[in-house]
Amino acid sequence: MGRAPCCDKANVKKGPWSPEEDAKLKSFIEQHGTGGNWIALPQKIGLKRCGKSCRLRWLNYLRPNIKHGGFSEEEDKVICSLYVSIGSRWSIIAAQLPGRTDNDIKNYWNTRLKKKLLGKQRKEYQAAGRSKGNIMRIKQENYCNSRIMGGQNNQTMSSTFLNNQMVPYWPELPEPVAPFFDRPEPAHFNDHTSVRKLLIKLGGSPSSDGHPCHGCSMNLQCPPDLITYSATTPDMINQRSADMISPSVQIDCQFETTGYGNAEGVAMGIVPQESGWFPPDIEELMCSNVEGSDGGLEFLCSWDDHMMVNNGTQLSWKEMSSPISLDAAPSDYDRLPQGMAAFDGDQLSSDQ
DNA sequence: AACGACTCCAACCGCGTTCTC
DNA sequence: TGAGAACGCGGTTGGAGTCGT
Repeated sequence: MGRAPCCDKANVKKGPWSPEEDAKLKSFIEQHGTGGNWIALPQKIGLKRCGKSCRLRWLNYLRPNIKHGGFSEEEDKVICSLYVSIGSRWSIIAAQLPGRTDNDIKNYWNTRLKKKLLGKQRKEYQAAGRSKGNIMRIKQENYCNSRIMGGQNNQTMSSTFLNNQMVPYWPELPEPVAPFFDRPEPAHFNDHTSVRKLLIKLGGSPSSDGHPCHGCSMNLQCPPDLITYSATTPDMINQRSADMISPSVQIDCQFETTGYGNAEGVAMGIVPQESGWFPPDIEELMCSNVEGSDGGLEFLCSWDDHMMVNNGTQLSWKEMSSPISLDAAPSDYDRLPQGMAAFDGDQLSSDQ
C-alpha cells in the first residue's frame, strides 16, 4: 500500500503563486499563525493549494526577514565550510545564515558557488603551469605547517567564529555507519559527494605516496593502507571500521574522511587516493589549489585541522559542544503558536 | 531580429522522521 | 505499540530570463 497523498491533487493549483495568493497566505499566518497544521491551512484561507506548497511558499518567500541573492564572501565561506563538514544538509547550513533559506542556499550552491570555486581553481591551475607533483608538495607542506601550528580549543574556535573572524568549528554529525563500499565507482561519479570530497582535499593535502602527513615533523601515525584502503566484503569493512576508530589512527586519518560516521559520531571513511577516481577536470582542480592563491578555499585548510582535532584528542560528536546553535532554525517559525506576534515584533524591530 | 544554449530559481516530488491517536 | 497523518528535508524539474551567435 502506497503512501496516501497529502492533498487532493486534482483540486489543487500548481505552479507560480499569484500576488493575491501570497497576500492571503501572508495575512492569515501573520494574524493567526499556521495553527500547527499546514494541510488544513489552505482550506481555512480558501486557497486551492496543497498544504506543503503553502508551507514552502511561506518559508522560502513570504516569511519576514528573508534575504534573496547577494551572498557575501563570509556567507560563501560558511556555506563551503559547513558543506565540507556536514554535506548537503541545507537546513542546518541555513540555520547559520540568518535570513537565508535552505532552498536558497541549495540553489546558490548548485548554480553559482560550486561553479565559482571550480572555475577559479581551474584558471589558477592553468596560469600557474605547475606540475601536479610540485603543487601537491607545496600544499602538503602548507597543511603540515598549519597542523603543527594548530592548537585552538573548542572555546577559542567558538568565539572566533561567532565574531565572524574564522570559519566555524563544526563537528562531524553522527550518521548511520556508511560503509566504504558505498563510495561511487569512477564510472558513477557522484557529484555532491565528490565535490565535497574535493573541498576536503583542497582544505588539506595528501602526499603523493598516499600518506597525508608524510614528512611532517609531528609523529602522526596513519597506516598507509587506510588511505588506499579497499574492502570487498562486509566482514572486511567491519574489521576496518573497528581499526579506524582506534585511538592511534583517529586523529590523523580524520583528515581524509568522507564525512561518514559511526554511532558515536566518529567519522569514518576514506577518500580513495587512486588516480582516476575523480574525473579529469576534478583531478586537475584538486592539484591546482596552490599556496597563495586566492581561490577562496585556503580557509578550509586550517579549519579542517581544528575541526577534527581538539588538543590532540579526537572528540566524539557527543563530547563536542558546537558553538553553532542548532535551534532557532528558520523553519521553526511555523511551529510558533498563535501568540507569535512577540516573535515577529522582535525580528522585525531588530531588522529595521 | 531570431533562435538556441545556458543560467537561475521557485516550486514540486518523494521519502525518512516525528507526531498523534 | 502500531498505523496513519503530518512535517521537514534534499533532490529534481520547469520555465522565465539572459546571453551568444
